[in-house]
Amino acid sequence: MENIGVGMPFYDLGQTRVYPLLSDFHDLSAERYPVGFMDLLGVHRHTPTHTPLMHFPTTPNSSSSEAVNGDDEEEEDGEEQQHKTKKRFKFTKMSRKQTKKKVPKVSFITRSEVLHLDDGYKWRKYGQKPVKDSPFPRNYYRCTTTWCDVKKRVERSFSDPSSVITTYEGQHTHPRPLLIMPKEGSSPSNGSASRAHIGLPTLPPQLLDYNNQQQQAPSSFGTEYINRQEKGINHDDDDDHVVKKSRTRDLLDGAGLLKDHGLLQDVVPSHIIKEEY
DNA sequence: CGAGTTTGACCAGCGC
DNA sequence: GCGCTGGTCAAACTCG
Repeated sequence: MENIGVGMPFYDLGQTRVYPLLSDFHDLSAERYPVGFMDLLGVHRHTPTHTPLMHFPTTPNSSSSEAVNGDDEEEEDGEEQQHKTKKRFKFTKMSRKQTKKKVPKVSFITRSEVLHLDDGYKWRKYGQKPVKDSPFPRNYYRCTTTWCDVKKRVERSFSDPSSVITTYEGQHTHPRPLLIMPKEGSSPSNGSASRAHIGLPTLPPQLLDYNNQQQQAPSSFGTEYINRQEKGINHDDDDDHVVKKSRTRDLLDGAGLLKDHGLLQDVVPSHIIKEEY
């Protein structure tokens, strides 16, 4: 499913390459999602094909069989168990509702050795699931900040094990935790953007260069959307139009959006555009 | 000892 | 309606 297609633009970060992932934009999210980074890349949203429907041998009955077969273990703490279950159920229901609602999602592929990229936020792993037909499991992370409900899925691409597929879900409601921490010689300048900058230790200069170029001398794929917009392509009124519109706004708002809420800002934050080095 | 990870179990949604 | 799958929870465990 990962379309690291031919001619697909990517950021060459040395060991890490960041590709936009075309296949994981969900309809509901597409409307709202501030895709500054994607837009800069000139990547178009596609309807989701979602993860490949494959069959992974461990899934079917590893967990469920025990539960279904019972194995007489439910007898032990019947009440306690029930209580737990109830509690969990309630909680689950609520959280599910929340997550199923309008949660902006964005996915991209990163060519990287490491699975979990350092994006400046603190993540806590809360789950891991085997991916069908893939030897690599999918990991689920959640922002450790208590009031922040941003989630992140990370999985290694089966077709290209050197690629990591990262999916962000939600928006951070807080500044980067690492901002607080003084970074290698970087003087804490005053602007918020520059603070964000501090929080991104792994950001490669290529990205900065690229974005500078985007702002100064637009390149082919980066400006494609602008071109489309100027050509009035987004004046239809189908659903896609909504997406286009929001994208337009995103792009026009550009740094503004990224400044505060961008999802991919988590990885490629606003300071890229602001070139604060 | 607190924070983070692992892992088995569970539920909801979706496709058949 | 049923089974499969993805996503999440939370107890147990590990690590610093």
